[in-house]
Amino acid sequence: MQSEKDFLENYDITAFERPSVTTDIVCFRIQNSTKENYRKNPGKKLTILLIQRKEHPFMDAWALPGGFLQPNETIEQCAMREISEETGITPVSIMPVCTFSEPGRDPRGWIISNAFASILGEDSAQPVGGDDAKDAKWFEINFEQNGSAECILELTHSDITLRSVLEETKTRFGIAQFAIKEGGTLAFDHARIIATTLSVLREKAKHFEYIFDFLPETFTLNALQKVQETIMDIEVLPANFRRKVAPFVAQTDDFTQGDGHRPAQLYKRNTQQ
Amino acid sequence: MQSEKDFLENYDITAFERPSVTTDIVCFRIQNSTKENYRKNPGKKLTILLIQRKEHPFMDAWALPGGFLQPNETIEQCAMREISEETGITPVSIMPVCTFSEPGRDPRGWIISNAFASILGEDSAQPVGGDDAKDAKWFEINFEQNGSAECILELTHSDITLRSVLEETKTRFGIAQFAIKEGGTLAFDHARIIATTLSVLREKAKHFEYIFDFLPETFTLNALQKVQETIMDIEVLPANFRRKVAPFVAQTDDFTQGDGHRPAQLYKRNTQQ
DNA sequence: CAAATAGTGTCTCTAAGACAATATCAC
DNA sequence: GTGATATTGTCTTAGAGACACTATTTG
Repeated sequence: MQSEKDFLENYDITAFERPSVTTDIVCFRIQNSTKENYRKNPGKKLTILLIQRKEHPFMDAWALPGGFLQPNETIEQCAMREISEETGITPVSIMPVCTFSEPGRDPRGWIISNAFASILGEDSAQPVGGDDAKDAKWFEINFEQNGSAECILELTHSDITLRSVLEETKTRFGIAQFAIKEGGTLAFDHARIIATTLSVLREKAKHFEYIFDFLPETFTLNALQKVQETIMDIEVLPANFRRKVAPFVAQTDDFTQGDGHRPAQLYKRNTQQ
Repeated sequence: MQSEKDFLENYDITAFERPSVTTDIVCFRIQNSTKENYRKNPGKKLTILLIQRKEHPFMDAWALPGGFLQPNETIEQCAMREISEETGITPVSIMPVCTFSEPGRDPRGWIISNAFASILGEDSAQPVGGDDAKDAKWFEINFEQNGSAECILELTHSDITLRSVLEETKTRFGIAQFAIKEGGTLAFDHARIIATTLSVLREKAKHFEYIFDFLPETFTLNALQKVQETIMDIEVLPANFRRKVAPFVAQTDDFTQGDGHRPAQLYKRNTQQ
């Protein structure tokens, strides 16, 4: 009878076929648009970070940053490493979304991908291409989930527009699933990954705990409100928002200045409650 | 310049190191305990399905059913196949939970695991050992999350008791993370996987959509209430429960019989709303 | 002063929780 | 009838949404 020690010493892990494992990171950021006039607050847009691929397959196409899992790292560490290598950016936090494992999703072979949503603060640096990336840019998101049937994901950066038509097939356990009807020009199945991740983020953004990471240490309540509104594509009344968010924030003694209107008190995240 | 076609024809996926990928399935079921007296409804217990390992490593230890991902299947299909091969049971539905990828979590080498919660109906068959499993049994769950610090996971089947001490390290994005302080006798890091999965299930069980799968086609409102109460370890008043669940269920014309008390109307899931 | 945002107070409506009361069966 | 669950109704309270109003700054 073989002992466990013997078994492990003779165990050949390469005897079975193994997939390659990647992470793909959907990196979100809230961006200010230019001020319309001196006293109006700037509008906010939800953007995601795409890289332009330097190598085959999908050479020159736009894609999510990501790459292969290496030994001695967790998938979270892999996601952080890849985004930093490919774009020079370090996210405040990353959130696991789900795993995409459909056979045939990658033309290179058997590759399964773990999707992460990562969230960047307002003060994050500009992305630069690097490693496998020829270029890296923020794309403005336009995505309307009409509950069922088909929906359109449009990503825009100045004159570049990436457009995919998706079908929301089902929502299992709070995670919306999409099928790609017209691929558009995004690499791999990344249109699907973006749609699923965005719908998960919209669900999470209901809870304030998950949206502080988009902002700097201190922020105005209006800024916090705009983050939630931008992600979820809704509008709420300031009075009601303040009431709801009150338990999650704490006042500081500082105020904004020079805005052409009444100064706003700066708040910070309330770590109690 | 190499074309994409050439690139793919010459691509060697084995040039990089690859992990093995498994699924582990935390299979939940609500079990009736014996009636105390002829007119009282039976109590309900939340149980999970464990198998006794036939092979090294952790030979003879109790473990979650699961196994290696094969080419040409998704991780969801893998989870369904493994639980059926190892226990002869086919779940009503499975829910992805998260991926465990800490280096060193498996003594056989680089193996990452995708955890699933699967949910069994009341009418499910008895499990049998098969394949890699010497035996398969339902274990009653005792797990109190006290929010922070350490908590104890106790799994019992008649005279077998598996006890692990865990520490709830953090809750990121609604998923509680645990570290194993005293492993107990569960194989691998399965105590962690069970704790995380259970805490996710408890969160999901707030929403009625996710708990119907524990029940047969038609059910009494009391049975539905007990499912939610058993999973979440809470108690609510029947009157309030009925009001809350009303939009999600539809009456049938049938009633229960022979219970020693007033018959209860049978309901079915309301697919609208 | 005008335009814009900051911030407060209050009304209404809905949903949740507590509790009381009635209905109906098997023994 | 008794003991159990089934089912309905109502009171109270907490929170969400709508809206009106005041405060404060810069050009």
